[in-house]
Amino acid sequence: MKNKKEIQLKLIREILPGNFLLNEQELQIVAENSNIARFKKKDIIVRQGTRTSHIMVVSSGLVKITKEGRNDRLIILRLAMQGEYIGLLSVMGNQIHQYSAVAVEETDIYFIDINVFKNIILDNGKFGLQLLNSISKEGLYIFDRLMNQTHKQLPGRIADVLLYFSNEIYHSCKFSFPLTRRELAQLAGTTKESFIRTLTEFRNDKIIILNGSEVEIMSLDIINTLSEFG
Amino acid sequence: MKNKKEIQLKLIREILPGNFLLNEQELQIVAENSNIARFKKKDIIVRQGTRTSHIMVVSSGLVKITKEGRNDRLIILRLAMQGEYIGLLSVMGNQIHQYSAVAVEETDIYFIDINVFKNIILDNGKFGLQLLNSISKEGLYIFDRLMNQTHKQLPGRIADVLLYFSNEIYHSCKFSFPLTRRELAQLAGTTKESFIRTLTEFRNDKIIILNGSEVEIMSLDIINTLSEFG
DNA sequence: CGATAATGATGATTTAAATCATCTGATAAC
DNA sequence: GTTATCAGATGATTTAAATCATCATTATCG
Repeated sequence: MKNKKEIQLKLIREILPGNFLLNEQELQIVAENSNIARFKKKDIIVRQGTRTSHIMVVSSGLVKITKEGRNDRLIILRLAMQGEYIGLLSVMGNQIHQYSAVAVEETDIYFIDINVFKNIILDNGKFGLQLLNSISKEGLYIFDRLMNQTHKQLPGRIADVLLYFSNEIYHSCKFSFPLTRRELAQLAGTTKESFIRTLTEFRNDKIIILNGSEVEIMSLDIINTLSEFG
Repeated sequence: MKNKKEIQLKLIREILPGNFLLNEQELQIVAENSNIARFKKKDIIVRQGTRTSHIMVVSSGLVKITKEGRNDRLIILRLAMQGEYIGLLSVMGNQIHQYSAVAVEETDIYFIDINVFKNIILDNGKFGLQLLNSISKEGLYIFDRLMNQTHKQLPGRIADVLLYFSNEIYHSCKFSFPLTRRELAQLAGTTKESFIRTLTEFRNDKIIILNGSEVEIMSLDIINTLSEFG
């Protein structure tokens, strides 16, 4: 078991956001009160509406953060990658998960007891400030995405999805969608059909090269313009 | 000047969220590093895109929190009343105001230097935790509102606006809109014309009594249902 | 005080995108 | 291995809501 703890400690040093603000003792406490779980593709990590008891950090893999609205509409808020918190807003807010998290590929999740976390914040103000910053940024980010979804029209929203993958996930103009068309549509806040149609138009207009899941953005200028004036 | 400070100290004791977690010395520090400003109706309190340097709390009056999208679209995110923070997400996030605040009626705003606030958090973990909670709730709240705007259709969104005023602002089924139709539409994420039309339908269907700015919700059941299944 | 602008209200028209329907090919289940 | 289910792709149809247009009525300002 000592070995397991060592591994966790190492992981915390590598992936926990703000870990540089924690001293050796605090890192130990976190390691002792946390555990890792592996999720297979499509496994539900947390479900909207359940009580929060742990802070979660993506250790490896890819996770989609989803929210169910009424009449079984579902939207994907964002994807979370290595080193990102999941559900921080909910944990610190009203203790009920406001969204679900589902593994897109095989994923390791780090669970840290929320009270351990809170105790550290009580003593370590710098860490608290850092967390305030993280939470605020997460809030502003989701906020921005939803704003865009409400007030941009389709081509702009699809452009946003393309930019999201190329800028924030893969850092390349050429990549492979990790999601199905249906999921991509949920990320863009539209329907599968409309998403496919618009993507096909982009291809016909030579803005992108599209082959199944493989995409390459050919004219970043046009995509940016669409996103800007969507 | 001593008198002025006394007044501010009194105000802080009365309206600063989480003030019960601050000791006498901390309250003094806040009072010394803050000031009050009065804004007339329609005055801009902060403008989106400017740098943040102060935490703001509504001391009295009513404030609309707005966000400008592209092609001069504007949406009203929420109203802020006495004792509510303004722009907390922005201050703790990226230091640039992500939305504007405008006085709806004559309003007093309490400005507290952000560094004073941060210093208090460094020493007073409980206050930091409380702030984490406030920020998270603000994030979740805006989040929920935008989600509804994206995925409810018009009658549901108008019902939401009615419920917003009756439940959260006036705590009564009978009230007077403090905003123009145009602003109400911006709060519902629609156009002035569509808002008026839907409201007229509600009146024709005897769901509400409407007379200029005066409204009374006659069938809370129907309004709730519309909001639920919008 | 009169002129100009902003608000509230409706009707007519347009449009973006959802929905419905169908079909192919791929993947999973029995 | 055959059937059933899901993903991708397009075309046709519908619809909700924006836009455009008009006209009182009420504020606002020089």
